[in-house]
Amino acid sequence: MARTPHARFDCTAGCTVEATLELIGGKWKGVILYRLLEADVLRFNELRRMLPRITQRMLTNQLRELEGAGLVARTVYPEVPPRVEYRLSDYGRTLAPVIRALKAWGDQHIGRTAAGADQAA
Amino acid sequence: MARTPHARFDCTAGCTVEATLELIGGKWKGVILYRLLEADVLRFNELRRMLPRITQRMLTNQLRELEGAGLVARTVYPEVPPRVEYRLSDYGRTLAPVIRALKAWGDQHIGRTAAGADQAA
DNA sequence: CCGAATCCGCGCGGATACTG
DNA sequence: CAGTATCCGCGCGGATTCGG
Repeated sequence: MARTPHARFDCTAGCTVEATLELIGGKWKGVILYRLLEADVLRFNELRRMLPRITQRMLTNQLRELEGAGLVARTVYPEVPPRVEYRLSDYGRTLAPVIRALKAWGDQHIGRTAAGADQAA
Repeated sequence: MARTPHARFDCTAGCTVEATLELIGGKWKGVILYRLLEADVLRFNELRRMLPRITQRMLTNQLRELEGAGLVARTVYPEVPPRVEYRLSDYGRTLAPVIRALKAWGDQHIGRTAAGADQAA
């Protein structure tokens, strides 16, 4: 339910740029989407370890929003200990070109820092 | 554009996605960049009229940040009344693929909204 | 016409503690 | 392991006023 997961935009030309940014512009959403795009499926703590700076609260929060937007699918396995897997939905996968564009630009223009963070695009 | 005016990121893989988002993820930066990309050159109030919801303060602010990042060039004409033009720098133009990817996705998946932004993949 | 300065509410997001 | 709950600082960003 909760159709129209996205904020309702009174879109004039170019506003969809903003609308898209609103979806993936959360503080951690970009990386999360990127990681899920690369890894296909990840557990909560796997994701957490990949984002050393993120807090549990934020990870949950961002994942919930992505889920609410229909971009991420959450699968709970009724086991002990609990096991929850996250992956991109089909809808989420349509973002691939966007994420890759973001990544490509960043690698080229910002990524020159540190010790070259994996250029394996 | 040899310099890297951006914050130094301790980038691990995929972090450049976040870094890029940090540059264009400001509340209005996406639209501003898009508009400048389309129009080539725009005066302050032209830009303002295109973004009916934006406040003067925010427009100035976002433009200053974009300028500080080296993405936007600001030209002041010493006239009366004042005249200031904004355009993308060469560096800013390299963002074109990113902006277009954002726009394309938004048009395809959000632009049709009104009632149903459903994934319907 | 193009800003700078000020005031201020609000919510993002961090830290910490608790739970099934 | 995978969350939820609570507290709270801080800065984003809106509204308004003043200036060159």
